[in-house]
Amino acid sequence: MNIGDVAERSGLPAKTIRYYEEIGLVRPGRGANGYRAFDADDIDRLAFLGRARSLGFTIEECRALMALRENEDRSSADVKQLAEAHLAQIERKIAELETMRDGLAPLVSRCRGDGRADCAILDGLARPAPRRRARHG
Amino acid sequence: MNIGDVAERSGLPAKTIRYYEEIGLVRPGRGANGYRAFDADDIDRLAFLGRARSLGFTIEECRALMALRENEDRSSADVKQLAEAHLAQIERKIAELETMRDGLAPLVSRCRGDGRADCAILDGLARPAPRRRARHG
DNA sequence: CCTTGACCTTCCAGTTGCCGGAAGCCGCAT
DNA sequence: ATGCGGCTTCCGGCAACTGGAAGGTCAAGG
Repeated sequence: MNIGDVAERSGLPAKTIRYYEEIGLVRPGRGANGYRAFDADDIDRLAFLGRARSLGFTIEECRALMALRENEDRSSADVKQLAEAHLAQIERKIAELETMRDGLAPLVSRCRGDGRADCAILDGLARPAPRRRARHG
Repeated sequence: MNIGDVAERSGLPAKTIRYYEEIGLVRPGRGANGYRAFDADDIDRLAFLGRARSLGFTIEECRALMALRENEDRSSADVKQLAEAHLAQIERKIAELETMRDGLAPLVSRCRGDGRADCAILDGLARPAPRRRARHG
């Protein structure tokens, strides 16, 4: 199967598939014309990669997951450890973004957003973020 | 003031400050010895940049914010529009990460994480993510 | 006066995960 | 023969820095 068909089936752009080959995540064969020839296993691997990537695993984590997947002697504990580490990473990122949101949102809501120059957002950025106190009832 | 002191005061690494100069976000003067010489305004700008970056604004957004900040004829509406767009971006990223988390977390909790090869995470990655149904009572 | 060490300078390369585009070959239809 | 779509490789670029090498500067100490 040629790369275009594989791209369509796996949902991954052809460019991405070539890149994955370049970094050794898949090893399709080659036809006499030099075209990549993907078999069912290759497609399977690409689908696996696509799902892992869509869950936010980095390329290197994907590589490790693939290795575990193809190792009969794996322990699910190893897989779980990897996934838990990634999950924790996701949680950290969410927290970081929520911190940003919670820092920015109040400035936005205090900005009048009219034709005047006076602006709560610029003011907020001009000085250190205020310590958050518990809100007065 | 030399870059080291500015770095300490602004909390930005010296490398970052040099980079910001390179891309035109700050324009410190130069001493006779070739060292960058930062004045109070420069430090002010760097602090502003640091806060904007810590709220997740991209460099180009920061550039726009700086321009607005230094333009007396600005409208706060323009600032607010920029900030609201960024806020929406943050919300989208949070949602994306939550989707990842919600996809991965159930796999992790179903994985036994013992010495055996059998693994719910690998199984989950091996097939399309199941459609989420409302949970049965 | 010379050295040492902490600064500072520039420049180059690498990071992550690709995407866009150029130049050129392959295969089929006209 | 010519055109078209698909395939190939290779190069460059994106964001926002970070690390490191090679070398100039400055103040202190012996």
